[in-house]
Amino acid sequence: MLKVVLPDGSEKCYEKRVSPLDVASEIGAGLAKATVAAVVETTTETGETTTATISSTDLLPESGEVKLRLLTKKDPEALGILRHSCAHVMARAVLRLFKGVRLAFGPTTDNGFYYDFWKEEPFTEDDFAKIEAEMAQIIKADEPFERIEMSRDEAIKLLKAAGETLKVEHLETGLAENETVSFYRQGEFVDLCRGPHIPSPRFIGAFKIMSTSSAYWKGDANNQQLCRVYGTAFFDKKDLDAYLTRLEEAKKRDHRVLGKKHELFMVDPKIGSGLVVWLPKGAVIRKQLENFIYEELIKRDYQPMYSPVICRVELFETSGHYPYYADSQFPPITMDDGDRYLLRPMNCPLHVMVYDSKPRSYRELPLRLAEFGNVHRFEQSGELNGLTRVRGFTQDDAHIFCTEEQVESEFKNCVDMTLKVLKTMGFEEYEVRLSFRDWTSPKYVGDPEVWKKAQASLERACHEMNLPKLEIVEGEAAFYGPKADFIVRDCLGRQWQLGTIQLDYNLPSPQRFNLKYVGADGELHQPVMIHRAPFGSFERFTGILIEHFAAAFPLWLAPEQVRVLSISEKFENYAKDVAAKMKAAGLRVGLDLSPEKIGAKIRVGRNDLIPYLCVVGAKEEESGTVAVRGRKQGEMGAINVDQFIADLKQENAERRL
RNA sequence: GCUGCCGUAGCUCAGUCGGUAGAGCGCGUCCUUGGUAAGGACGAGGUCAUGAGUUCAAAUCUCAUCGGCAGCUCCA
Repeated sequence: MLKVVLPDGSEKCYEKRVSPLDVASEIGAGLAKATVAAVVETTTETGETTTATISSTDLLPESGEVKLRLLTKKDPEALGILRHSCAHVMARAVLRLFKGVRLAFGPTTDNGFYYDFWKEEPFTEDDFAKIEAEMAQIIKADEPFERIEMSRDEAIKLLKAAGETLKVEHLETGLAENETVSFYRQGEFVDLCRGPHIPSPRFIGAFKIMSTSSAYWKGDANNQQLCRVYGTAFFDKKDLDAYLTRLEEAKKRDHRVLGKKHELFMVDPKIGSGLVVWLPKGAVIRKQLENFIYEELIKRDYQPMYSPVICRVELFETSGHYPYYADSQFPPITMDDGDRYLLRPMNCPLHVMVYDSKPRSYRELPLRLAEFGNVHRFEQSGELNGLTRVRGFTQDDAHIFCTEEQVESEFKNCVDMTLKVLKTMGFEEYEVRLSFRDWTSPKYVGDPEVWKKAQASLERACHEMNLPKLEIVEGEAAFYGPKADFIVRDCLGRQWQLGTIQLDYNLPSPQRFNLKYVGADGELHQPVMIHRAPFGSFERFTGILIEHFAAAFPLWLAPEQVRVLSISEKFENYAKDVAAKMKAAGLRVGLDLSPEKIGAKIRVGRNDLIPYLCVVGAKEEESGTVAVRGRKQGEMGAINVDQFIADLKQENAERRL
């Protein structure tokens, strides 16, 4: 006998085997019709609970007790199930339309799903309509999804007969012999699949093939290339429309588009791919960011330093960065006498040299060396992307040399600084990823015991500081130490790492730079090194910032903070006087004396996203005022010039958003 | 780096069947001197990414190269 406990606490008992759909039917025909899938929580005899999402037609256990939650389209998990089923529908359509196609995998993604196929010729956009039409037929026919279980060996036999060589390989290499696997059948289409699925395609209210691309089998660049088709699906047509509208809107925020439109930066192949030129307006933004960070550095007892962007290769041989990363570095320059120089891909060895330039005492620690360090890396051509992935960039870098006991407080200070940065910019959507060691891999350096302690203290610090969306990823640590990354998304939903804090047990080690300090005990000890950059790089950070603000920068960052617009030529002198006064007060002011009507000047000023426009004519000249129009506030009426300047200075100094 | 798509004026884009190039915005000059999202007239501006090939003729068709975009892979 099976006891089913529902979320409201009510219980139902069954003698024969039932599915969630049977339970739903008993509650009501409406619920049965709306049930997409079910979440089942079972408790084993040892007291462990396991939660599984299953199809509504899958059978529940024969006996025992389960907690059952029926999913309808209102539940957040339901959409993923729908999309996974839609991926099957798409794969079925593709198999019907194209000969010689073999199936790989078809999972869901954040915004939809994809399916990878092996296919002789890649898909073209012309194929999209055909596939969509076939999918519509399949959805209309509304045949149920049906689960089939069998042993691994049976499954392999079946898949071999069907010619699904990729799936066979997956089973043969990835699964133990005695395991049971499941298939889902829908009409003539049978696919190896864990499930769950919607009962039948009728739930798919709207779907669309979005794009096509290539992908590697099992994500390995050494493997064969597959043809991937991306699509998305929703329960309701209006959700799809809203999603497509949102995508259109997001494209308008693209920093590459806005950067060009507002003349913030340029990248030109004649200069070199991935090599950014900051145009005057973009340079203003960068300078404000530098000033902001510099203030923070000084507050937090960092010591600024400068070092060359090119230095002897040997330095990077000592650090281990060369030749290990040679394929992503600009190759060394060899001089006539044989000396080789490398454009630096990292700042740390230079900072290490400063640390090591004299004997250090524990009394000097923590030593915090900061530099806006310009580095160059030869990124793969396919990776280059506006400001977010480039070949030359400047990190807001610093290296902290400290004792093991100081690591936790230093780490916290770095987190605090990064949070200050995010808060000042108004970033609310970000994730924190703690990357830890994979204990099975031999690639790491440093004492495992020290790692364990460090990882624990990092995690503790993160919890104490209430970091949101904290994610711990085992095996993602750099080979030299655990790290914490602050990750945000761009307008297209792609994730980018901005701030980073990394512990380093490698560079100070005897195999590398062999760093020491004299402890209170008079003995020599090895310091711990922390790399940290709250922005990451000015380039990437600015790129994300452009999208974050959609180029409508707050006053303190705006390249042109205020613009004076004259009503007509008669007021040119007054306009110039007002502008001069503002400039003298340290504001970045523009002047529009063009022979246009005021409406046109306002329009241009609005389109240029100037925070404040000041209209001046006869009334203003008489009263010593400006007629202000704020980007956010709209018309603000006449304001005394000195008062307005004081207000702006205040807003600027506060870095108000 | 891989796969696919793309490359026409400063920008956004049109250009049919192969017949030597267009619009809007921007820019310049002049007229207009005006009160909160576009006043008017005239004008300049292109080696159609580059190089080969096919053709009487190439922006258009073919190939190669370079670059861009999307995804994959990578990211000290």
